[in-house]
Amino acid sequence: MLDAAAERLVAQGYTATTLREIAADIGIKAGSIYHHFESKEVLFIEVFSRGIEVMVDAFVDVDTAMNGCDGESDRLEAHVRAHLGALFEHGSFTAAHVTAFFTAPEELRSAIVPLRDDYEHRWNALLADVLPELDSARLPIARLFLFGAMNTTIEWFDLSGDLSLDGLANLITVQFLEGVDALNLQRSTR
Amino acid sequence: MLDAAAERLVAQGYTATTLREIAADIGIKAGSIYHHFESKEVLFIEVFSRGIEVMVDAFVDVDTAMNGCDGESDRLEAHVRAHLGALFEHGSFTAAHVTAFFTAPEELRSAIVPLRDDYEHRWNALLADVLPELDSARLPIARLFLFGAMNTTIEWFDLSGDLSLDGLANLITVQFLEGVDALNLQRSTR
DNA sequence: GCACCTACCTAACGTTTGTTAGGTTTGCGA
DNA sequence: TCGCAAACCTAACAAACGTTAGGTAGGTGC
Repeated sequence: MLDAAAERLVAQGYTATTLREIAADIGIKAGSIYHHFESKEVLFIEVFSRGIEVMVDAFVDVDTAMNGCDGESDRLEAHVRAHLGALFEHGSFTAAHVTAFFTAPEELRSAIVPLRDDYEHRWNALLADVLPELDSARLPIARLFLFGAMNTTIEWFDLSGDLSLDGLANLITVQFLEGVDALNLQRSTR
Repeated sequence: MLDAAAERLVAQGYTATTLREIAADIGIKAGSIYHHFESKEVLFIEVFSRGIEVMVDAFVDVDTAMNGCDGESDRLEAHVRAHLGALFEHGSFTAAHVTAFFTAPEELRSAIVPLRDDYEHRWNALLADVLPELDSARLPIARLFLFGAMNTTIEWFDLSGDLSLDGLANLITVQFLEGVDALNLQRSTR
């Protein structure tokens, strides 16, 4: 049921997604939803919370898997890969944050913002490690550039196309660190 | 009236924006809208069309103002500046494409997509000029990276802050061409 | 002064929405 | 076998939506 809600949310946005549609998707009636959630808003708060949960879990997994042993650029690439994995490989919960978060009412958003902030802080700390020579005032801007590149992929990237998620993560990381010209020199990404 | 519609569209999305709200914003009643537009859908088609119009006009203006005389990276930066100007300095029409386009019904979107394609083709041609050594297969991806960086600025950039639009355009261009490390070397952007 | 057009209002229509109260089914534990 | 609670349904509610038909005020041209 949360899966169905997340999928509709990504495809149609908050207001256009009706409880009757979600109920029909899983073979029940709209009124029955209220046995599990006390309102539409609470239901979608849970959806967005799980989206953050997936992202944070993926982030923490990378941090524990490679504790200081590899190079910094490999570490960044692994985190980019984890973020893209959360976007494309774990249902629609994370994708909802990119496409539908700003279509939700403000009361819902303000309940989720602290969770998003936590995730952003982890990235700020990561970038401070990977780019120690970068002016700290430019660091949030650099993170937003990187998020822009990663998150807009859901508008065009196709998992079944020629480019794999590993290849995409590599392209984004290289472009971010070294600029667009470095794209040509990259290993033949699949 | 189109201004009011665009502003609501950016803030709330398509479905959540009601004709009664738009009417109230400009001091008329909802039914009166139908004297100017035959439906809600047609009204917002006009809003999105103007958004593209603003972008294309800004793009063409740059192309005619600097016809081959300046360096290629300056030319790219001027176009980035023009795109950001369309986002922040010409009402909410262009911003609506970033925040609300995917909240609109599919019939509306398919009427606008050709206009968007035209704008994207102009950017593809520009990038092919500026980056002649780049593999043409990577060119659309590079454009999407750049669009991601430019368009996500509406979620955080503040016109009244310390960073000017000129400075932002410079940061984005440098980051795009040379990578994140080059951000430090940039002229003190205001 | 008459006709006419543009811009707007009033008042309602049918539909859909989130939500609720009360009843029914299902399955498990004692 | 009985009881009970979780899961679901039915049927309706008030509110809000896009939309429409018919009417009104103000200005313009003849």
